[in-house]
Amino acid sequence: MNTKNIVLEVSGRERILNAAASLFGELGYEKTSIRSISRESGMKPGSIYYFFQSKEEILLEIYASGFSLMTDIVLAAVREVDDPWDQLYSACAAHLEGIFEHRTFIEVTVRELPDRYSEPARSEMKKCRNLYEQIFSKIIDEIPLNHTVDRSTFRLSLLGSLAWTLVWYRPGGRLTPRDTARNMVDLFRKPCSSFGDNSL
Amino acid sequence: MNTKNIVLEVSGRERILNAAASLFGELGYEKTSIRSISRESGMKPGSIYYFFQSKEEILLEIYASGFSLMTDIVLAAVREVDDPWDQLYSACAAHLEGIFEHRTFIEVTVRELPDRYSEPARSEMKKCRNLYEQIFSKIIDEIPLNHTVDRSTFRLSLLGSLAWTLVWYRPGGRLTPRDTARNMVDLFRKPCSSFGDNSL
Amino acid sequence: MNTKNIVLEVSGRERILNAAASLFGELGYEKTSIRSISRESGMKPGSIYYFFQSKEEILLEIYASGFSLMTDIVLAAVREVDDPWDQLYSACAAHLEGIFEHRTFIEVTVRELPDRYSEPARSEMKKCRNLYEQIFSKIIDEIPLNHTVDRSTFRLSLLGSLAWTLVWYRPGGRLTPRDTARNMVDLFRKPCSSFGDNSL
Amino acid sequence: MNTKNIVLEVSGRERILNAAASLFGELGYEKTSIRSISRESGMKPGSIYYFFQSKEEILLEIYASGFSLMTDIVLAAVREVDDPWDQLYSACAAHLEGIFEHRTFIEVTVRELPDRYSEPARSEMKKCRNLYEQIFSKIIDEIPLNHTVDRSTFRLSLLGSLAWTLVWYRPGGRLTPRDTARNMVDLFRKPCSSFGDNSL
DNA sequence: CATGAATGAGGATTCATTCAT
DNA sequence: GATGAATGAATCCTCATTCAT
Repeated sequence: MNTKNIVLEVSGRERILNAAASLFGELGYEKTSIRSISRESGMKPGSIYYFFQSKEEILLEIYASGFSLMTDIVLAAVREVDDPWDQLYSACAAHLEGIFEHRTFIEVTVRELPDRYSEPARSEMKKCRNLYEQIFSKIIDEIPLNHTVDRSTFRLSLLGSLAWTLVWYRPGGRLTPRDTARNMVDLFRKPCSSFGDNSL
Repeated sequence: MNTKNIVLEVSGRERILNAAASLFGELGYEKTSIRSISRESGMKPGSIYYFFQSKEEILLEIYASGFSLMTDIVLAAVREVDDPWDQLYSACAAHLEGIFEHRTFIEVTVRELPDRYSEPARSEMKKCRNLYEQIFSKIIDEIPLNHTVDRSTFRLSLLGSLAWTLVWYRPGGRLTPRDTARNMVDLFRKPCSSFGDNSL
Repeated sequence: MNTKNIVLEVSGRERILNAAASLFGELGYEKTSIRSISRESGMKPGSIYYFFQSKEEILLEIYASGFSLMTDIVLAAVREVDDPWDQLYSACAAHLEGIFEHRTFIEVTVRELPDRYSEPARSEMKKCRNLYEQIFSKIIDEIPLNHTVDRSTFRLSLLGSLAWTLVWYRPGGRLTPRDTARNMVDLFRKPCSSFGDNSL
Repeated sequence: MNTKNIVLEVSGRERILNAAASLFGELGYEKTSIRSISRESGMKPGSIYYFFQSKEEILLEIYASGFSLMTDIVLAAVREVDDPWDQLYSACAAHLEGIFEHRTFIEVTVRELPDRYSEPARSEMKKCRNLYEQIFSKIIDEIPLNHTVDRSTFRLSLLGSLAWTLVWYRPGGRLTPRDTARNMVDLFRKPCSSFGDNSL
């Protein structure tokens, strides 16, 4: 095996992870069988257990990589931005772009929620989630919010809105991920009520 | 069988539906087996198939009842309210209260998304969802929104925020479902930016 | 219940027997379920057990009626015929015509062989078969056969040829059942070898 | 694992096929369960699915091997024979000897008829049958038959007679398979009618 | 005369996993 | 590195049958 081929070489581990990520994302963890991962990855079912101890371990690794990837993407997007609202725009845009560009790996992180798993997988998964969500927490903490706003509800609502995009957002539609992100954040930032509303 | 017991009599069908709803909600559709439904409902696995043609049919029935129940709850909450923003408060509050009061039946509707199922179940499920979400659509259509606001993003973000509560909301905490609903809607209604923000 | 309707009235028993005969013939005894008989007959599975003690009993009754019907048909066809070869023509023609005209009831008798059943069903079924085959035995006994011919092989070959028609014969083809019967018997009666054959 | 045992080593596949062939032949396809095949073959039910995709696939493989075996036997028997009638004697004798010597594998091919199966199994099975029956067709085509004889009826009657032997023939009786074959073919070849018959 | 409710046993098949090679 | 063979337990579901009504 000479160096010319190096680029094309994909290790067994990676082939399995890619196949599994794609299937977990599309069908869900439960509906995905080791056999289907084996089929998709071109490896025999027995071989998978040379690389991973269990099906759950595969999920955990994908979960971790997915969040790690997202973390990198979002942090990079935010790095050069100063204004907290602008940071939030960037972070959300990066999040949505990331989800739909690296869908294979990342859909898993959004759809498989820790509470359906038993320990110790659950804790592991929660840790990944929390770490990622802290990015948003920190940005939000810097935003000068009106004192009537519940900062926690703010954060959770925004995360909910972002997560829910997986249910309805289809790439190639009217709005780009970036547009969508801006629209979403603006919902929070600016008053939606039209002029006549005097309930403020 | 005397009349005193009449209230306690629960038909086989209902026992199965209750057991299944509870398990689907807690573990998810895939992790729930017919055997576990049988255990929980006190009926033998074979008997379940006297009442239902398949596991999927059970889900479908729960799905439909869940949305039907929610529809009733939300419509009732909105009925006597005139102002669209107030309608939205009421609808969201009813939604959250409903979810956490009738959790058994309703969690299923929030967590089992149609896209993981194959036809014809998928269509059936989508129909239920759409019907319910139209309630919110219609309310939102009546709200005098600032012309810069994308009404569609508004609706989807709100639904996302509401759905996501299942991930984080725990009854008995700092906020009641009603408080949470108010906070959420207010995020959209009023400007979150504190005074110094001149980007408006 | 007035007399005008009498023709249309079909008792539960008969509806079950008709449905079962049709299904047993088409799918075979094993592939036919009590539920499918119930569906086809318009009665509930439980009701079938009001009329019959078991699935096997239904088969037995169909088996008996089928052979009884065939016996009547063949005996009637033979009654006025004197010459034994002519009797054989008539009997075979009646057999084939009977099979394809009353296919529903009779296919069962040809396809469900006793040896796959356990006692006491097996004996019952054999008795029916034997009784019917005796008609052919007796006719053949009267035929003045060449002394080199094994009369037993003669009988069994003929029965085999007749039975096998179910595999290949399709009504509406080149040959009527009657033609086919004549051809078959002639194979035995006349020498097939063409002239030049001197091995006789 | 020493060399002495080498002859006795039988692969899992073969053990399953042998067990299944024996059971399919004795009880029929439907009455044979995967569990019973597992019992007979000494393998666990799950293991069977490592080698075969379905119960039907096992049948198909047995069907194909059975006909292939029969084809070899009959062709070998015919190879050195010139006269067409003698070929037919040999072919039928080989057929009957084959059936009763390799009963395990071959009974299945005679008793499980394609028409009870659904596509694509049915086509597969028909193909096997047709290929085998062509051997007989070709031999019969070479026989100089009296012009009054319907060649097609001739072929089908003979096949029927042969197939039917499974119903009545018991090895060790008065006639060997070879005797039986000769008797059967002679029924067709020579006139059965005794002298006084002037209907020729 | 017929049914609705229920069952225990068993149907084919798939599961994640193991382990000697 | 990777596999072929094998498994025990579980999967959804169907079976013929029962029985109180």
